[in-house]
Amino acid sequence: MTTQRFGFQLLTTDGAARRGQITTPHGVAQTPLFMPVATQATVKGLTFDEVRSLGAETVLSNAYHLYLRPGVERVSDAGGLHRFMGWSGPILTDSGGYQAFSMGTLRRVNDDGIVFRSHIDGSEHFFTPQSAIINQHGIGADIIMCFDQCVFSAGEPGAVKEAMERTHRWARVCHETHAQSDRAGRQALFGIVQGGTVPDLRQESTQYITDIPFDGYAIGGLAVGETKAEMHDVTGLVCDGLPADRPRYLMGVGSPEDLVNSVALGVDMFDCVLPTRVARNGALFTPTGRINIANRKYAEQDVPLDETCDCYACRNYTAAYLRHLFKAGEMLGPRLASIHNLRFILRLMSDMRDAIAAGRFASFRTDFLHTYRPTDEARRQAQKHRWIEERGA
RNA sequence: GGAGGGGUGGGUGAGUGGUUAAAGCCACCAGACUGUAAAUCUGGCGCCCUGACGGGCUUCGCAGGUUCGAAUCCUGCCCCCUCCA
Repeated sequence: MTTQRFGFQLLTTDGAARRGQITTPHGVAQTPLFMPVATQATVKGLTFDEVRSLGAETVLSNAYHLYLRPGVERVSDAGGLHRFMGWSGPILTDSGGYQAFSMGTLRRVNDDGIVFRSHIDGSEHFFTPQSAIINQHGIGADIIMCFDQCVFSAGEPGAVKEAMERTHRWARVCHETHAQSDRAGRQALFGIVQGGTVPDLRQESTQYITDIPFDGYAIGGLAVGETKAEMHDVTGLVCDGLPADRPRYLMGVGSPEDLVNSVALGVDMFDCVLPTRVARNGALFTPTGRINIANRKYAEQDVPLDETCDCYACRNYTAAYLRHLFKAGEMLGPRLASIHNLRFILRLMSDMRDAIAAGRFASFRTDFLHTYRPTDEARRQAQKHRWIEERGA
């Protein structure tokens, strides 16, 4: 194990797209990168050997969930999260701020922090910006996140502003707490920009957060209900205001089309449960779009789902077999699907890195978006957006 | 031979005079899922017309009957199950 400090190196740019690498005490990772999500210290259904072999260099875990179970002290006593879960590469932990959004009725927010009622046993827990940082110190990830308040991005402007301002105050506390600890050199701390879909707020937030010398900057509060167009616009706006010499992390994104579009705007890091969650429910990514493997039409397809895919599932099994596993409720189905989807995403990231390095990212993006068909829902939204734009113009 | 119970939509199984094209579950057919309270959730599922609202037609073993109206009541028939001989 090295004693390497955190660092980010921008290698090349191609338009707004960036090719770089992050350096951490647990190794180097190439950007743009995608972090598979291991919320409860596991990428659901997979071993970390598998995760690594799929091309993942960094994974994300969640301080809130680990705090509840098995407990920060337990992880710490076990030698830190790397040892506990058996992943020797870089790890990023989310602070638990997102859970304030996703846990709906189980939490109460005030200016000092967030009161959570455990979804496991109903017990109450108070998270503050200080405690969120200290918890993440105990867990020991290479990159830790500020405690922020995520809200429905296109929600009430008043609520969005309030959450943003709270996030700003908390960001200062997080930074101070971290800077004063002995962890500052070993763990990187990222700040998080909020502000919903309101351009003024996003600009204000970008300004505020980048005034604090974080190791990297994240865009939070997106992909939580707003339209794709809004998400894209906000990402671009924020990226324009972020310093070039720090990594940029778009939290919780995303789908193949979102990844390609966001890299085009200058994002370096992503994480998303989508590939694995959707996989467990039978949705698989292919170069021509997302499909539901349980559909009748795959029953007799005795060929791999994606001939161009080098994943274990596509090299060894047919689409008809995958469908069978899902129809039969066999756990190998979700496992193979997770392997496939993660490989698809990680290969996409790798392809994007190559394209940027070769200075042909724009055409790569055009080609990809031309052949990749997102979900019906996403297409409907895109069509509506185009229609509104044409009318407005 | 005697006594009792039962036959409902692809399966299971409610319903015992109208609000029932008929609950629920399963199967089947689709859709969704973006810092994981998710191997979850939603919709459809007799036939025909409709984008939808809605409308029409045919259904509860078979055949008759009672009734304004029946899966539900009556009669006959067919079949199945349990117990006794």
